[in-house]
Amino acid sequence: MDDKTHRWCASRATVFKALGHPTRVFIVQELSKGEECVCHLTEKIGADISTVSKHLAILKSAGIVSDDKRGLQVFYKLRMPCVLGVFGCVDKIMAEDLRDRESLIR
Amino acid sequence: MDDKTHRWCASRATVFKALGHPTRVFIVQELSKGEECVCHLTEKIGADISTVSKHLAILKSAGIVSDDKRGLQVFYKLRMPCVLGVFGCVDKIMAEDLRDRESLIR
DNA sequence: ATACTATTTGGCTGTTTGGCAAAATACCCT
DNA sequence: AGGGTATTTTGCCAAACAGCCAAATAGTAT
Repeated sequence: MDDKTHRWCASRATVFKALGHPTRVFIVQELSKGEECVCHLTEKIGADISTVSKHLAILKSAGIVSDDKRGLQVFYKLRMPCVLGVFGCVDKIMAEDLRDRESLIR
Repeated sequence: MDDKTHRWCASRATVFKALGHPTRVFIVQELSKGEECVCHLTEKIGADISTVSKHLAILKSAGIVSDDKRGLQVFYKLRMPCVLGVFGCVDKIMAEDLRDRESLIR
């Protein structure tokens, strides 16, 4: 793999890596309904707020979400709605896996 | 986050995690052109064959590729073509980031 | 300025990942 | 069976990650 290709693949991989954690998948899912403040997300997730903040920072640096400080609170929102289409494909993969497992039983 | 939601998010995250490595992104890209044997992929990647084999195992267990042993060789192929659409979204995110960085300069 | 609240950052620990090399496995051929 | 090739598995080490706590920062209100 030449250097240029490697950098390209690495950039893409960064986005996927950002989505590669249950909490971060959950955050994206929640944000698909509209923007949320960190405190609200933290409640729903049920982890330490510092942990949630770090997850958000990862999503942000991958370009998946953007933040907006208003008063004391910071609101995060989805920056690229196409991520939801991505979920559609991932769900298809998961469904296919399920079918494979079932066909082993039959 | 309740237990059921967590399992759901974790399944999705597994697929993303599988795509979260430059080498594995490259493999998916290559396989989009058609099936390939491990040896051929290894050549293109330029890493130890055992390393490539592990990457393929990760993609396979995530349901992204499937394998087919024919004689001595094992051929891998994309199982869900929609992954390429996913790349389209990721590329959009990357392009957006680039624009943001440029807008800082202006 | 002080007190208070929301969020981020730094530091620590245990866990996971990625890579190579060596050994094991699987298949073919004679 | 024995030799050769393609691939996977195992063992090991260094680097990266995830989580919590405590400390730092930023904004608001008195």
